[in-house]
Amino acid sequence: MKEILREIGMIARALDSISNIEFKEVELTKGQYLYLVRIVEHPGIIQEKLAEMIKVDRTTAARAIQKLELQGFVEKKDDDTNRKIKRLFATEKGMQAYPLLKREGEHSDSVALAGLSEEEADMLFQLLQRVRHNIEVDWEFVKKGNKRAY
Amino acid sequence: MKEILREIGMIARALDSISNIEFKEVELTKGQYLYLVRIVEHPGIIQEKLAEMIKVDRTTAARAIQKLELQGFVEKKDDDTNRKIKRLFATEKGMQAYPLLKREGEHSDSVALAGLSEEEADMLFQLLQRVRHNIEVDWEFVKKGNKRAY
DNA sequence: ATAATATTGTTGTAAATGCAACAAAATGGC
DNA sequence: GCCATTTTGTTGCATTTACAACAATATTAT
Repeated sequence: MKEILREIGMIARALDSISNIEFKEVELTKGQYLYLVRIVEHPGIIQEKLAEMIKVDRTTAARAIQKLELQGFVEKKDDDTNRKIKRLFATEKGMQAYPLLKREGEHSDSVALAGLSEEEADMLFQLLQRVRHNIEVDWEFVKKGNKRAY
Repeated sequence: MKEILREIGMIARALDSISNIEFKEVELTKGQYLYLVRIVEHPGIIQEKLAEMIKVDRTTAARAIQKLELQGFVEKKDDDTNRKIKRLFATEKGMQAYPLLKREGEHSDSVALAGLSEEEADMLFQLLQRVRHNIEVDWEFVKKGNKRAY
């Protein structure tokens, strides 16, 4: 019954592909939108947590954020007490790009959920959250170099 | 309510990441497993259709398959009547790798669906299929260079 | 049958991705 | 307080990804 996971993969790649094409309009290259929206929505988040949240390699996140900073979409601020971490914030430019990202996301959402009733969409969300919780345990396990048995 | 799409993105990236790490064991590098399983399951498929099926750029699929061929996992065969297309088939080596890919997929599946009843898993699958159908229309539209209005 | 368009496949190039390895600060155990 | 471990961040390198542009065959329209 692993069709479920294949469906998820197909949907995710299609959506990501669409977003990447559409966000060129605001000078965002492949993947950058993922980070920017979350930084806007979680001001002060650090990149390590952001990578975990997005489920992407730490070093990939590092470079994506580096580029966002270079382009002036976000800025890194030193923490008052912890000298190691750098807190991330959207700049004015980042904030200005946000509404488009939000609108696009909502549009894709409405396209994706077309024909589903409110209850169905709700049920889908609940189920997906549970799946995500289940799978993120394994993701962290495997990412840390451990081996799953099967 | 676009949390649904974010959940899907998180799950897909986590799963893909896990698979990529686990399939190094059989010399498959990033993404290759996607193509190989589908070629095994759809003998004679052509790469254009495969790219559509997976929802990946045609040229990305071309190179992934090229590499699979070079490594001896699949072979391209000329079609009898159509001189342009090349039909894809798994080789003996490809077939030998398949059981592991299948087992891994099933394991991830059972992990992902842990705690869901049969009915819930079923419902999830049905809903995801509908979402996928909805979104693939837009994917093809945007991929072909058209612009969505929103 | 011919011309116009669509399909399928390839290659050049630029960029993102992720692993390995490293460094430095923070945290936890004793 | 001190040492071991964990967390956080970075860079070098190899690979994948995708866009652009092209070529060749197939399909459709006239």
